[in-house]
Amino acid sequence: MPSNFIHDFIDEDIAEGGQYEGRTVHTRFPPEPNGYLHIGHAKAIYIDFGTAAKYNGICNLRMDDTNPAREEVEYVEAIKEDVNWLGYDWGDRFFYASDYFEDMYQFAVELIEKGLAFVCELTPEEIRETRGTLTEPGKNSPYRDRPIEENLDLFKRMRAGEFEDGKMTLRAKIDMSSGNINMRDPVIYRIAHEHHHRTGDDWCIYPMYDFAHPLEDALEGITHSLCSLEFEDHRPLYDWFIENCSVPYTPRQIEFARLNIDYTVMSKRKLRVLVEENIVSGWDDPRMPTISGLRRRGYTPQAIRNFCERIGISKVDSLVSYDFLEFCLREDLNEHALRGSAVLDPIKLIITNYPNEQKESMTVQNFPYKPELGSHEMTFSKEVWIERNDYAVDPPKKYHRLYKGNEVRLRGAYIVKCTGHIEDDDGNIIAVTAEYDPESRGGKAADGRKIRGTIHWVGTEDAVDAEVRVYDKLFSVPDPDDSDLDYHELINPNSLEVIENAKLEPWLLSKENQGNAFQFIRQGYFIEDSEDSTKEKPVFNRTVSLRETYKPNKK
RNA sequence: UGGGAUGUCGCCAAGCGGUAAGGCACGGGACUUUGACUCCCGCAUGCGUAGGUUCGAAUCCUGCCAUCCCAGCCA
Repeated sequence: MPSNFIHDFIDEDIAEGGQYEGRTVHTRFPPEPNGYLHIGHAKAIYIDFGTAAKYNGICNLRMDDTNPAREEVEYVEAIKEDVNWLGYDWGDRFFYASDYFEDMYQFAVELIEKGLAFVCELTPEEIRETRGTLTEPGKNSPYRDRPIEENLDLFKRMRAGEFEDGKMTLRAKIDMSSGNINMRDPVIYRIAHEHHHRTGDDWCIYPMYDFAHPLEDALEGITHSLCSLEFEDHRPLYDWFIENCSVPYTPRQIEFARLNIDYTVMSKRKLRVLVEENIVSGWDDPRMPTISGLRRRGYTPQAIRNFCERIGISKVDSLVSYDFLEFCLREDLNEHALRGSAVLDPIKLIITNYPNEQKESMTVQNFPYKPELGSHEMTFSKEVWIERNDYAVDPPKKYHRLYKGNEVRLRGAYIVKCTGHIEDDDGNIIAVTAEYDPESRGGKAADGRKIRGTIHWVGTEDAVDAEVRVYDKLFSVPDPDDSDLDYHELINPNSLEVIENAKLEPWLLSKENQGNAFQFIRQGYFIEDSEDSTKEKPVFNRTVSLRETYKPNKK
């Protein structure tokens, strides 16, 4: 992991004389189990776990479940699966914020006893009104100077369930005139008669994030609590709680910029809308930036980790281009995906001088520059499927494919010379015709002549029909978050193209290839869909296309 | 008109007073039984801006400008 400003801080902290000299670097990834993880979380996970690993330290996985109104067990399992899939291991350190509810309650009591917290009976509206504004200070709550004994009694009764939701809160007594609004006597406990996914009905008061988080960190012995920029002005409050509660450790919060990628959104709220309005098929729709969506799309953990490493870590608000993610993906897939053939927009190529009933088995490499990965057979005969756009009646300049009179190589088979095409009564092209060179078996000309174009094909004798889903960006604008237009107007209507009758060579569906990522030669990387594909009707997702530098209109 | 941050190539991002790394994208070329991959070459007299300090400034100082975050009993 390359160095960055966070590591500079850590270096100082663990150096001789530093505040954590001799301590093991200990971080944590603390998601709230109220939605699925997305690639923005992947960056955080990479930073939290990666940093710990770099310093031979450890990283905890902790569910920040302090708000029962919106958290569910369903998400807990999904989060664990995603972190695991990304390749990170939390060992035996899987925790819940709710593990510490009793401790937190005791720390709250401590604050009350020190005269640093009070039970406030202001309504939510009144709290808002007395908080002041960005430019004006707030006003003290009339309950601010309640005697300690009374606070203690009331807080105990809050816990006992004597009061309705919203009737009272416990507030820290700090400074209503602070320029930092977070310091204006923040609420640290609210009453919520809600069933919690783990503690059930044990509690009807729940701690707020600002109070809970530093305590969770301290209780777990976290040294470096890494979070995103919006918590920067919560840090004084974080430190205030650490200082005023008798916690066993003193963690340090350091903030970094969260990840943004163009043509997509990264907030759970907005992603949820896509799911709820059926704009996508679910949280794991292959167009979603969720970890589960990327996984289903065919992204690899390695590609995502490489991406996270290369975008770097800083405090600058940035918008990383989607191209860069795709570059990292192609880079990894290029090294690992076996090569096979599929024709997405099929048209027949008839080899007129090839014997009518003849069939030949052609050997093709599974991975051209890694012969150790073996080879497989393809069935060649008089008629083969080729890509419709590999034939042109009126070819553009520098077109190295089939057009009347041009020679092209059928990859791994023969060199053929195009003789034209066949039309139906309406003038539609229904087949392309060619003559093959019997001396070129395997694709090599006996006389050594150079063949510029090589195209892929699939045998008509054994082709398997399949559905192929071709994806494009979910949004049509680079920065959906920055647009004034309605969310729905920003959706790319062509983000999914379904090809019903693609032709696949049978090897792609063989048993030993189950679940493999493939490169369909000359097209891109594909993977069988984990949800919808069946033996009767295979479905493949295009993970990402191959880089394309051919520009037919050039020159 | 408050508080907290950030501004280095189209996009990320090094740089920490000694004269602008790297990656992506882009352009050109070589190679090629994937127009892929790979390999070469090119791509900031300039570091938000205006001054100042210094032999020397992206780095230090001052002013200004721009952008982001904060007024949940959310995290």
